[in-house]
Amino acid sequence: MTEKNKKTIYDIALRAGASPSTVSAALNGTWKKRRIAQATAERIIGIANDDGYSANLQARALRTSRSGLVALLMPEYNRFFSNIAQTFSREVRARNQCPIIISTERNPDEERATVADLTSWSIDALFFVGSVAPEELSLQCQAAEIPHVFVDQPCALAPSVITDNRNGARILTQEISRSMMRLAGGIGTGPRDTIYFLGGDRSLPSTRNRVAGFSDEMIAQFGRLDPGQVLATTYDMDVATQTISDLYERLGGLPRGLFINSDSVFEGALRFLATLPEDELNACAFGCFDYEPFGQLLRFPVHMIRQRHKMLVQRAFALLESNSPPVIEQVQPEIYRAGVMTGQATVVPIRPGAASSGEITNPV
Amino acid sequence: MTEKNKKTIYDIALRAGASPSTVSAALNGTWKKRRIAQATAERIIGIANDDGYSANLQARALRTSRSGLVALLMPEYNRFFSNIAQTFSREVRARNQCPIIISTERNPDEERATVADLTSWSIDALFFVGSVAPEELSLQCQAAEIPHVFVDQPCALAPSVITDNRNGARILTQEISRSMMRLAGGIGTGPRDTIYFLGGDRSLPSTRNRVAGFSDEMIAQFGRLDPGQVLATTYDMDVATQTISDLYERLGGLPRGLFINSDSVFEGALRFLATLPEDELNACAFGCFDYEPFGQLLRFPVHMIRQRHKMLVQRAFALLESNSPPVIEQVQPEIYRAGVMTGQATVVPIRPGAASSGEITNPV
DNA sequence: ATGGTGTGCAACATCGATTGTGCAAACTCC
DNA sequence: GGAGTTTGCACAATCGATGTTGCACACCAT
Repeated sequence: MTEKNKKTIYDIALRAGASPSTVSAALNGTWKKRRIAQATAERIIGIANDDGYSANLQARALRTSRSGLVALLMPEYNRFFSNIAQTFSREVRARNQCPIIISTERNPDEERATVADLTSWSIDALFFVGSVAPEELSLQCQAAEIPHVFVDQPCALAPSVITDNRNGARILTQEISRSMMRLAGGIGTGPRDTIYFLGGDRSLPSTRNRVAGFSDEMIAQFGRLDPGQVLATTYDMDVATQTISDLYERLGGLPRGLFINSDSVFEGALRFLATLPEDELNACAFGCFDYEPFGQLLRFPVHMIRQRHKMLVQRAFALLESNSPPVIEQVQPEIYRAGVMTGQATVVPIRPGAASSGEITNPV
Repeated sequence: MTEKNKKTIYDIALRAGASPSTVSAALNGTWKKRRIAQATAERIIGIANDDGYSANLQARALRTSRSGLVALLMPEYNRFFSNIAQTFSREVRARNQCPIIISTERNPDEERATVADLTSWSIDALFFVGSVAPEELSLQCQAAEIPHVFVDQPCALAPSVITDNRNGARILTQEISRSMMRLAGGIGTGPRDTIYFLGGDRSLPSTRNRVAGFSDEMIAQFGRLDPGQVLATTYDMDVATQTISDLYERLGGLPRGLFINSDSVFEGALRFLATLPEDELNACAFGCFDYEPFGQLLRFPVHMIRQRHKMLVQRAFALLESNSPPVIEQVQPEIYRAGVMTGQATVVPIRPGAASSGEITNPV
């Protein structure tokens, strides 16, 4: 019991009266190929089991230069990324490998350093989620010959899976404008009689695409879009609070519709909104491009777009495993359509291009 | 450029006209101890740099039997655990090691298997958060001589850091009962004129302690506690919805106070609460033993207890690094006291034993 | 008996870094 | 100038598992 720990194949070999190589073959399953008698293999496996042997994975990885580690780099542990991480973990473990999840805090240097680190661990594959500097990272991986894939933030040099932000934004905008109709029974032409886009970062493709989708639909519905309606200035919660507060001042009240880009912005905006009287809130149609369960339970209805994290991750694995060339695959999000009265949501998956028909259609 | 990759110290040695051992010493910083001339060391480091050398960590780990990996096992990626993970990551990287975060889905077998896996990776230390079967895991780690520590769920056999659930619950209960007074201007003696405890799992110490704290304060305030007031039946969201719905039926309305144990239960309860008219909600004082930012922004005030994840993790590191014997260290949570009118919260740290004074006191 | 074909396993080199040991050359000191 | 010390580095063993090679033996057919 209190003997020195850490059995090795040599210990087992000794106890089994066999050679280390035989033990190795027996234990790693290659014994059939290596023409070890079944009896021998079973005997060795038995001994290993009751000796509590477990292989030294460093040694194995050193020898085989495959570590069985698969890593995921993400910016932070928010709801969306955490969901991604969860799904990722499951998928990796289903493949009998070990998931490693690292947050790099949106710091490009941290990202580079982490990739370098992981390279030294002969990581088997690498997932980048919401990465800050995709191209550079891809080159780094290519140099180290590490298969990799990008999720949520596309990369020109590697397979990528992203949400169809443009279409999602279009549909969310459509839904917001419908609610506006219902709430107002018609729409005037004042500066408040339109939808404002709040939050995001225009240097990121996802924000750009959402703005594009927003714009598409605004032009389709209202015939025009004043650039001043797009306040894609920040993902920061506190700044968002300020932005909407300023907007409120400027307009002399809430606009009739708000397109809120991400849950952090949502939270920031809510800090301000919570101070407003009920009837003002109920005169505005809200949409959030992110899913936040509590959003369904506020004192006013909020439509929400939810990215399909499971699908995103699964497609990413598919691309990785099929050794895909650099392509960008788009996944349609779901919309949580808020009942205006109940605050209860109806979940509706979205088909590609569905918005263009002017209708949200359920898939068959 | 397109040559075979993966430089080794042998390659560098060749190019530097030195021996591999000299290169090794130069690169890993031990060159001073090994009496390598500074000039030589610098020359080698220079060459390594522009050759893009990076050490094979498997080889190093195999030789030194220290991997530089520190792992965290947690049940799932919810808000609390994700925060823990975030803090953990930072702390580990601050120590120049590599954080590994794995979720085991509340499955004891998964936990055991994962620990076994990590053992094989010669992990340097192991953090268990909210583990299901602490004692068994501790024994496993002891056998493998892996330093380890428990967070949030205590273990009798290893150092543990947990939130002072009992005191937190006491204070939350106190806060709820205060709100009740304010809302009702006095409290009757009907079955609804009291606080109900909703959610949790009595097989877990945390729930037991929270129930104990709840009970302490109820007896202090009301003189008695009917066991039927404690519905610590589940952490499951859907079950929680059902439980509160049943309670509502049974009592013919909401009780005057609700102690909600965890955010998942909160979310479940809200699904039901969202269907109630405003005045019923405003006649009930809510408290949640978990922090959920959106909770501050509902149409009724909710007091919340927030565990100090940063402190929990930091104390855990402290215990680990001081090679602590099995002790259980308690960390006081914070309370987010909801303004009854505004829904805005006041954050108040809690001192140990503060509740017993009948007052919540700020630390000095 | 002889050669040919399988079968079952052991020997040994190897992955890349670390580290104890040894040994020249340079440098002291009397 | 010879003994002793220091400086600077190379050699070689080692961590534990893998996989190629090769050898001994058994079995079969001619």
